Amino acid sequence: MEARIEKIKQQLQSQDYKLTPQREATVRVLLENEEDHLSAEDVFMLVKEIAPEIGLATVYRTLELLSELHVVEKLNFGDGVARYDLRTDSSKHHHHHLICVQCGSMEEIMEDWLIPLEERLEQEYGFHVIDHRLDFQGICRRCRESRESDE
Amino acid sequence: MEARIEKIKQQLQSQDYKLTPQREATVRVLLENEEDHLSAEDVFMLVKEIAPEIGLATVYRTLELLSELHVVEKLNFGDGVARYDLRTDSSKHHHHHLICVQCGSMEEIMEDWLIPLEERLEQEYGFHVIDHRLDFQGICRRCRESRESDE
DNA sequence: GTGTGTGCAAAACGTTTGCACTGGA
DNA sequence: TCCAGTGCAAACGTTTTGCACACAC
Repeated sequence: MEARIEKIKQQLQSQDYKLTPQREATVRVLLENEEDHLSAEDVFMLVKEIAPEIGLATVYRTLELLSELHVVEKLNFGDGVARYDLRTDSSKHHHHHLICVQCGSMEEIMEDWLIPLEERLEQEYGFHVIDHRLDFQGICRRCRESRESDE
Repeated sequence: MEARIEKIKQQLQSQDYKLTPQREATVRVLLENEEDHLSAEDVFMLVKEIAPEIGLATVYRTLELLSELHVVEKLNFGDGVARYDLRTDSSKHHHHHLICVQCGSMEEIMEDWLIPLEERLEQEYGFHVIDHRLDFQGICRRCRESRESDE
């Protein structure tokens, strides 16, 4: 935990940004909730517990900054709020999401299934892939087991 | 064109909705700009040229309605606005997007590369896929040919 | 002191809603 | 006379911005 904060501190400093107490509190919240996809509001409420004097704008500014530095990834699941994920150190953070349209749950698949596709894109389309997003909308196992369909 | 409007009219009527002049104007704009991914505001401005008295709320309501009827698909590319695409009659409209982070252009790939993955999801994860979204961010061919990299 | 970073409040943004009105069955 | 559909304006929730202040170097 401390080591990871230290690392992020260095990432900031390498671009002449400081790890202020507010930024550190924000990062800690992200670290403590790595499993979730927190919205800015979520982060704000959690940060308030650690550092009650922080302002919402600061949280937004911090998340934006961390996003630019590729410390977090800004996600958009089409529900009207941006969500923020810490980028895992390892690999290129290419995972996929299963979004249940019934219960709203979200599951992650950590495998990257798209590498062959990306190679095809480079060759057939001349498109150099930096990142991708693959989300599936559907019905999760739990919901399937307790309903008859309507879509 | 007229045939396609007629078809949409029937889709509406089958659910007891009417193809009002405003709705028709909206549909015409969508048909005439099938290649683009128009935002509600885009649609509004284009509809105004045909039917200047229309209100933005009506456009939103129409797009929402068409979306519910699966006449259009509501897309989200994470740029803060919803975009709307006519669903092509054929197939399940499973295509993918190449979004250039340099020039903002967007190209569509009409092939569906994910069918094998969806089968895996059903079997390994018990997740029933209704729809998916696959977007690649990167540098398009045109931009690549006229720059040195920085990302 | 000069700077970056901050809190607050106000603004901006896309979108939705309330409401009175209209126009066709 | 209904009642779905509409235009307008106001409300909404998220995000951004302006500005004066704080605090580190």
